[in-house]
Amino acid sequence: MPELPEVQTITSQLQKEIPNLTIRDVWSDWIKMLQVLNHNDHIKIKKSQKFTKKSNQSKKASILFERFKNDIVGKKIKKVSRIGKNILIYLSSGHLLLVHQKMSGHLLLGKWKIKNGVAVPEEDGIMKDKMNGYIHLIFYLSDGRMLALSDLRKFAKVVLGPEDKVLSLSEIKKLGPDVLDKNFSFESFRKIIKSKKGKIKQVLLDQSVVSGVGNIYADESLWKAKIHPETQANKIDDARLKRLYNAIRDIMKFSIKVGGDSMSDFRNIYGKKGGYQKYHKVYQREKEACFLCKAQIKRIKISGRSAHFCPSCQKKA
DNA sequence: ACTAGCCCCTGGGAGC
DNA sequence: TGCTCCCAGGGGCTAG
Repeated sequence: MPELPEVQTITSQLQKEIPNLTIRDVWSDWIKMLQVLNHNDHIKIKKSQKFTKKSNQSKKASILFERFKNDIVGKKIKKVSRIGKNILIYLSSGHLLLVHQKMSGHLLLGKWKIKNGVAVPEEDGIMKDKMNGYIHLIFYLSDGRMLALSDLRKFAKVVLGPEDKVLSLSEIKKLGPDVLDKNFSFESFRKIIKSKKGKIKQVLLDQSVVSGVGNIYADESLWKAKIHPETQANKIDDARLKRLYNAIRDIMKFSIKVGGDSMSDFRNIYGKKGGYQKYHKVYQREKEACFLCKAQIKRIKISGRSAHFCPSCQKKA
């Protein structure tokens, strides 16, 4: 699942490939993922377009898609950046396209054609990877290539609107500091974590506390820092906190270097896997031996999410 | 102002 | 072999 390193990988690659290209057309077979914010409307539009009633679905869907298309076709891509786990594609005329890949979504650059309502890759090779075959949105670019979103679980979200409207969405505004931001000091990390009473694992996953950390990197960082995932956040002493701060940042920087984590669905924009899954110490290693002490890695549930840890190295303190 | 729990999805694994 | 059931998992939303 895309967390900060995976989103950063995609962002950097896109920034290299797509600026200055113009979006010529759009195709989608899963309009539910789209949101359009209008210059005149308030943000609440979003709610009425959730298609809770089936009878209204197709009509609303086509209106929404027309608006989406109308607002994006002809726009030129200016730059690509990242906020938290969101990809921001800045367009001409002050428009902004936001993509949150959620669990299984990933953007791909390539060529597809539509056959019987389904997007089929025009080239073999990497596009044969099954995980790249769930295309639900395509942007046709002016150089003949296409930017597509593959998303097995259909959880991804795409928002289009004026820059200020998109950036003032509550889920963007409430994001905590980015864990890789160069201005994000240990002191600010310490202050934030010390103010939280919840279990540290849960606190790290909360994007309004700090942004970028997801399940894999939370587990891996806590192992490296030797902190039990159920430790109450405000009770972690400074020495441990410092280890945690360094662990998160070191692990994420390293993961970016190896192209992100493809344990599950993640692929880069060329459809290729990253390498970080080879370095997991605890994530998805239940019942295997801890690399440090040989104890069996345990898996527990913390607020509905699985947490992997070494019961011997990571004691509650 | 909290937080626990539901919901969105689908491939894959377990059980029969 | 094939069917059914259940589950993961980010994060918004709602009910308590």
